[in-house]
Amino acid sequence: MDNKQTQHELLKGFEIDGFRNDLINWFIQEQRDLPWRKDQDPYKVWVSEIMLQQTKVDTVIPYFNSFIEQFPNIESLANAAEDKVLKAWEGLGYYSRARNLQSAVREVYESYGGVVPNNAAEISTLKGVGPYTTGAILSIAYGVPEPAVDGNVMRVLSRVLHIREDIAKPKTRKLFEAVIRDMISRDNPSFFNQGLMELGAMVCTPTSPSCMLCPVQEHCRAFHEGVQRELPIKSKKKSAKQVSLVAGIFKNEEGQYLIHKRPSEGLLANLWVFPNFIKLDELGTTKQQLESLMKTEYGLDVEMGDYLCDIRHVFTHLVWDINVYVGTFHGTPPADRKDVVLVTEEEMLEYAFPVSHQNMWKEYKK
DNA sequence: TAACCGTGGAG
DNA sequence: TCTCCAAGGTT
Repeated sequence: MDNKQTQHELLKGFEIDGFRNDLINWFIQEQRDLPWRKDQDPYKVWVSEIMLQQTKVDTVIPYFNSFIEQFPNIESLANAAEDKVLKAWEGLGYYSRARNLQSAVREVYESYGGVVPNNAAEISTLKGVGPYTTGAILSIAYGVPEPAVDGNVMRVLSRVLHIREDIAKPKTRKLFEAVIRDMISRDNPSFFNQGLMELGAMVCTPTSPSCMLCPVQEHCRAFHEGVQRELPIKSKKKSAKQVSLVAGIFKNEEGQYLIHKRPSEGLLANLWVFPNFIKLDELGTTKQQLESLMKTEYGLDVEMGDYLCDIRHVFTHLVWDINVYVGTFHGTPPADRKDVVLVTEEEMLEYAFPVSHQNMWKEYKK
């Protein structure tokens, strides 16, 4: 609980000035040329930080470029249709990030005159902006000396300062924030924060850190003690639970396919999918279940066709095993079902699908 | 606090 | 194939 005392102990005898200078000078020399580093536009910094949450740089780059091209500023994103935003996010995962980002951008547009707030009190109230993102935007876009503690920072500092707290525990982040508040450069908080993250990504990597290339090697307690591979301490998460699903790609006489919009909260919220249901053993064969559920759920008579394929969709905390069938349907779904549409192959391109359903379609088109 | 929320790549 | 990971946030 007493972080103040703990962090004071941790920094006793540590050469903060030397560490800070070596880190920042290394970052100036070695930083990667990334699209969101071309300027410090707070909006672009914000978009990049949201995309980078739990996502690798190489994955983000093409999404960032395309997103900024479509929504170059606060106003354009605030006025965009949510479906367009989700389509731009398609395949990137954690889709609530996209919906929260647009919601927060709309608030900035309406309540802050389109200017991203430059203080923690206001910016941290925005949807999808937590402690890390608050610090990242403030330090990178506005030069405010606020900690930005992510996984990289906790790993790097666990090693440099030989901290053995479990970084998987939420409470541990606060200790690192307290440490950073004592360490961060007042002259260049942006490069200090980015330097820690860049070092974590490029040198002080999780499994085999390149200590011989490290600009802060001489400051690193773990290196001196030869324990860098034991750090950081991180407890393991529970394994994912498995769920069996059945899904169908159904086409009518006019070449239209039936797709369904998922609910606005929870897993894959507001994304579009082919009809799919949790499999229940007591309801007969998979094929029979699908036929009967299409009647129950959509009021549609279907003719079942062939088995198509199995698709496995692995989430962080869940695994879907999906048996996919093809079939035909007749008639139209109830008019009040706004979450169900009939689309041609051409029109389908405008809808955002999760990767598993994109893969179903690819199999279907083979 | 711990569970929930995606995806693709590395080892 | 399996586990872990990656610039976290929300509930």
